[in-house]
Amino acid sequence: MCAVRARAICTAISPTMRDQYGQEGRTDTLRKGQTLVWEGEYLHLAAIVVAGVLKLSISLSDGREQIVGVVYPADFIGRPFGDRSQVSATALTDAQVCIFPQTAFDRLLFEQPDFGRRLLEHTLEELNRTRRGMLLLGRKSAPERIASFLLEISRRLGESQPQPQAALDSFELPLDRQQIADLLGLTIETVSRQLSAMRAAGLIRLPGRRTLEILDRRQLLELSGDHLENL
Amino acid sequence: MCAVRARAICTAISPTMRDQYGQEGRTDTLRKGQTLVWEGEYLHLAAIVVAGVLKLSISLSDGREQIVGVVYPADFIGRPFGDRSQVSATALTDAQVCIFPQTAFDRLLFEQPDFGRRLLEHTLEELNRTRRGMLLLGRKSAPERIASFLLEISRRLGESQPQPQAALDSFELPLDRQQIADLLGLTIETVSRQLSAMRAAGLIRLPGRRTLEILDRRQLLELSGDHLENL
DNA sequence: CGACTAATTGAGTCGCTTCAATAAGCGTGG
DNA sequence: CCACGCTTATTGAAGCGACTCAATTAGTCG
Repeated sequence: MCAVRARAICTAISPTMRDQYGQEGRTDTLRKGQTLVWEGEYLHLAAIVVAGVLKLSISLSDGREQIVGVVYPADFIGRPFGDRSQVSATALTDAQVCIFPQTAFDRLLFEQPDFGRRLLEHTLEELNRTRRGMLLLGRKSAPERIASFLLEISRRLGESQPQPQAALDSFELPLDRQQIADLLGLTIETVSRQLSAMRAAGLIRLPGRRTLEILDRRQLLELSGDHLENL
Repeated sequence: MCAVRARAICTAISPTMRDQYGQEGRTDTLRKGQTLVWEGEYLHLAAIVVAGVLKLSISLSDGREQIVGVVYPADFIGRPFGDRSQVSATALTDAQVCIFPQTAFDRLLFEQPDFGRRLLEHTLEELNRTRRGMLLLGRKSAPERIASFLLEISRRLGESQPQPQAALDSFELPLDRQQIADLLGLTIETVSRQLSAMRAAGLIRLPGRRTLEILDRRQLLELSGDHLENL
């Protein structure tokens, strides 16, 4: 039995169908840094993340990279009507994904109306997150970006726990400094300086490279620049 | 007979249904600057743009604004499962929109499977555009942003003509300089300087405030920083 | 413990912004 | 139809936030 089934998009598939399609899927292990889907390539699979965290990224012709999404357990990767993928999907940590061939995926969309609705709902949420990403990148200062990032990741890490819970105050960062920079449209040095400044201000602790603890969530929220009523 | 029906999402509705639902819709005229949907308010309508151009925007607590999408004729505004809207939708030009109550819209989703698929397809395209927006805002320089913007708008204006056609070389900008700045994450002065530089370089002409002519599309493409094989 | 990689910190530069002044469109009314 | 006045855009000069380049420190893993 799959660890994320209760929360993943699979809940929209009838039990009978699920067993039937279960045959076509396989569970795959990804090592940190491994790329599941390449930007520009024809998509021939769809996947549900069982464990670990992945990034979705786009690059420019000279290699600059922007992370356009972070994918957590129970989240979904891929799209129907298998076109060229506009993004790469790469494991930020070792990960387990449940992979289906594109054909099975497209078929599901026609045979299970609930599946389409669930997928639409998921896509609309991802669209909202991406739009907030545009706001962050277009209009927020470096401190605001870091504050927003910490709040977002603490919430999503909490949600994607085996037992979903509220935003975590202490957690391991699945991204290194370069990846945080690629997500926030900054450089590695600016990320580092801002984190140090927040530590100095008593907003966070940094017990290790990848470990982070939020000490003053309220002040992070104010620092983020967002309308407070949104959270 | 509606001017954009042949291209809009309505094509996914059976003729019988279309007439039935047609009763519930109304055509509305928006003046330039008028807001159809407010950020944070509960959504009670869905709309198809018949004529004119709208912006989708999000703001920060101190009023800074980011445009996260531009909506052209035959495009769609709204979402099912009517939640709070995360964006405002405001007319950039005088516009005509075909408006449906949220209830009729949600019903369509259950009664017409093709409608759901079409909506999903539309949402996936919007997601791709928004992700490219993140790339632009996070990693492109001011000249690259302007070049990308000019190419994008010329293509979308062409597509949304009554008779859809290739990218236009000469067109009216539906956005003023401030709105271009809010879309590209720049200031009005930077937008103006970059446009002047491009005019000086012979890439474009600017016969009037709002009129723009592309003289060297190929060079704009190279300036945009994107992978050339993408367009 | 030692070596390698990742992160931090510092100094200087640059691109975009800010603030301020000028110019150009464009609609209006004489 | 042109002149006027208002709005929008352009241009200039100075400032600053984030970047670049370089050196140092701190984790982490064998």
